[in-house]
Amino acid sequence: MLDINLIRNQPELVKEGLRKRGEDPSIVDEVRELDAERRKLLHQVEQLRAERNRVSKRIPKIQDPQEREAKIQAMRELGERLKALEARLREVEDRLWERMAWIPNLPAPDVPVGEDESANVVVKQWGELPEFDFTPKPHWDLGPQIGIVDFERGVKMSGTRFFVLRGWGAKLQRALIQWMLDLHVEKHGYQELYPPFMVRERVIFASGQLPKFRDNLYHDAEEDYWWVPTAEVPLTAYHMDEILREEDLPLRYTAYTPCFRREKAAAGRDVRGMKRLHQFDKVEMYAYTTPEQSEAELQKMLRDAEETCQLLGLPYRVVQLCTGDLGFAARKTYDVEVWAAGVGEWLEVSSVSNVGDFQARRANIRYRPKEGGRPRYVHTLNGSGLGLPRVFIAIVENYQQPDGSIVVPQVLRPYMGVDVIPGSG
RNA sequence: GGAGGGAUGGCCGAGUGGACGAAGGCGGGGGACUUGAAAUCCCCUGUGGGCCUCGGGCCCACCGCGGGUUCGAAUCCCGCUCCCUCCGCCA
Repeated sequence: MLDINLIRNQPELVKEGLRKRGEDPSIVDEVRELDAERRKLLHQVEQLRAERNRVSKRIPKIQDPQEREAKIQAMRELGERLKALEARLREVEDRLWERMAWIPNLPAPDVPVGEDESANVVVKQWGELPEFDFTPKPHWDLGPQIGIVDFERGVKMSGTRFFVLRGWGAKLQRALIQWMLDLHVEKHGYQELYPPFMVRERVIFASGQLPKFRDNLYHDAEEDYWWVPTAEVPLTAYHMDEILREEDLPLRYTAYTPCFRREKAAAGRDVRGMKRLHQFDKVEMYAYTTPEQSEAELQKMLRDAEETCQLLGLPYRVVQLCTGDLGFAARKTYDVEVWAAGVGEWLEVSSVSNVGDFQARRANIRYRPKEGGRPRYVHTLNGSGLGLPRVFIAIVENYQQPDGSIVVPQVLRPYMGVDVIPGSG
């Protein structure tokens, strides 16, 4: 949610931000009109209330019964007028907040301007692309061949975009989750949380998934439960409606959750293999900071994501998203993409974003400054650390050998118990 | 699924129609005392919004949420949500 004061006082700035994103800026005028209407009504309502309060306080002290009755009668009439005005005020306010909820965050000033992903900027590349003296197989061939992935039975049970991991495949995924969590906790300073995977609608709204991305979410038809599309959702809501202490910031959390997405917007895309699934696993990093800390925290979180790739020996590049490609809540985002030799593509395994106070407003998360004074909204940041299926793909494809066996990256060996995943069954 | 209890400020906890934005305590800030600290004592300390003759004053809202009754609601009524306890059921 944007600050209504910003929209009121600097509409051109807000419009410019929306234009850079490729959004229609006319919503700004719409909101400003509603806001003006709301303030006008609010003023009238408050004046009537003030009068009612003033007179009502005096009524019990009036001795003369006639005068008393006259005042009561007058207040009765005032009450009627007030009620009508209040109803109109409520209506305008509802419309105002409904509209506000659809406005995305504004891009940070240093985000490259561009229409879509073609304007994203590769800011860094790390590692050598692996070379093969044979043709490396894509995971959708190699996985079933050596019996670590079973797409057919996944589809049998649940349809397209579902899969089954078997044996070493299942263990590789489990090892990755465990190792990543340990890394973030022991080396990067995050605290591990295990949150609910189903949350209330209010929580989904707080992180900015609703109202705009309703189509991408699974939810219970009978009860108010929504399946999390990312751990970012429960990690945002963890401190919902709280006032934190500045001394405790930054607060860093990491969590493993499955993620559930309907992928309606990507219908028909990436249907082969495990690049895009209705259910996938992810380890997430999350931070709450002061406004002053958030840019440095963004850089730290990006380094943490990068280091995760480095330790796995996966070549990657860092892409800064342009204004047109930013997510709804983000003001600045870096994607980390690893090279997958079998499919011959860079695959996004992490997206690290500074959200500013956008989610904090929705979730009502503030902190009390050290020197005292009024609470301020925190800044929040989120980043994948990392998304599992694509890391799985890159490992399987980059570390494959001619006989179909897969060399296990050093850091995972203690978790796997073997150095090589055998090339048969 | 059944029965009951509850939701008040950063936290705990009083308050059953007007003097309650709300006692008391804790926490926080300032001061006195002290060589320093502790203890003790004194003072201050909710959030959001609006107005003004703006380092001060005034107004409005907020006691889970939404309605209602009333001149007037934290307090009465209705609906909802959430939390807790016990029983049952399932593990």
